[in-house]
Amino acid sequence: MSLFDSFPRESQIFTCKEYLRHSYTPDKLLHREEQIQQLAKILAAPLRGEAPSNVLIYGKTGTGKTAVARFLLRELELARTPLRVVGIYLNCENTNTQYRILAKLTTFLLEDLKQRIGPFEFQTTGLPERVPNTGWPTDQLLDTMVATLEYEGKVVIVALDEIDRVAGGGEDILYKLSRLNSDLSRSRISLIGISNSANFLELLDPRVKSSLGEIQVVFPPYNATQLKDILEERARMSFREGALEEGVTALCAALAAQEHGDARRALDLLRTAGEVAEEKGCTRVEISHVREASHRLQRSAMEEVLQTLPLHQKLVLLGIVTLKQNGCRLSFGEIYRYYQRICERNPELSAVSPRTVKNYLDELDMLGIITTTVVSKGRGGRTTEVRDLTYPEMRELLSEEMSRFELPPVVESKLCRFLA
DNA sequence: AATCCACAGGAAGATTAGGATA
DNA sequence: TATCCTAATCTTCCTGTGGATT
Repeated sequence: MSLFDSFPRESQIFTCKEYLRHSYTPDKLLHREEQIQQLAKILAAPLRGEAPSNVLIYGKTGTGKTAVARFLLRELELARTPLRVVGIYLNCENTNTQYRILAKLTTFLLEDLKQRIGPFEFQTTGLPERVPNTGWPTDQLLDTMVATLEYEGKVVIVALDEIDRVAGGGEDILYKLSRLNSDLSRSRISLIGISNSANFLELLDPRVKSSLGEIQVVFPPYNATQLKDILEERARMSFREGALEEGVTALCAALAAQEHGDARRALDLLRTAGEVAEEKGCTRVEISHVREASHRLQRSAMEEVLQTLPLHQKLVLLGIVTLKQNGCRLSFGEIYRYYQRICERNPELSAVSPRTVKNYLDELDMLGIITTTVVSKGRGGRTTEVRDLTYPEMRELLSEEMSRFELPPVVESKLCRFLA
């Protein structure tokens, strides 16, 4: 009897969880037909030998931008065309400098060429085996790229995801890449820029704006009905028949629709709900499991956000959750004075200025961790009040993490303020 | 209407951290 | 490794403000 025998071999819930991950690109993208048509029309141009236009895609997270881009690249590669199409998808989140992007693209093209013509002929091209991760001037990279492209005529379509993450706004790279076509005679290069922020285009240099922003395709958020369709489609592939209680997908869709129609969130919810059901040894995913899943996801999202906050911002937040115990509203002054006392009690801390704490509060508000409003109390002055904590359990999360700090007692009441 | 509280929130200079460069 | 550069963060200083009180 092995330890592993005690675990069930087969899931009672899932048939294949893979289809619920966001990395999976489905064969059929629901409710994005219009966008697909628009994009396909544009991308088809270079196949006929026409000058390619560049496209900018934007929309919030989980609106299908990446999935559609990947889908189109895949379809294009399969299309029967006079010139071979090579689709390259690159996420700029980690590859976020001009050099790194160019290096990745060039490496990809070199590998592709080597595969096509075989290592022996590749030797004769005089092209480098690989490009170094650092060290070359950008021009040399571009030259290598052009030479690689020209060796064998092809249409290259480059999708740059999260393009707004590129240092310096990514304009240089876009400009350089789009200018590349003038050096190419046998090949063509076409760009798809993918961005989360709608104002990305506004931040661009005018010359890039005109070349990249020729055509823009906007991905609106999904509504609850659309999300439900998408979920049901995926659920069919990934859950056992009858493993979902009535209304489970609808609830996941509704919850995700509240959060700006994010399909990723919806899929996460459904998957986590399935995992919850599995853990509990149930054979069906119930509504309560979705609630639990939603709760878990919220908690882990909150944990993630908390981790990224600077120490003093967390201290301010710790102060807020401590003072907030009795449920009252807190003024900026109260928060700041308590924060100062925390710093006095812990010699290794020295308090930041009130202005900075104000910025912290604004940011916490923006992150949706607290809600603040500016109120005026006449002679009592004008102040920012912290009204609510959006996630009450944050208290435990925080105090657990911040236990190394000694907290001063909460004595600052209305009475104390009178005396002061 | 004038006053005044307790800040709001903008501008600009100072500090710091992290990364590039020699 | 030391030094330099840059972008992000923080501080200092400032003027502005809603509305109960005078």
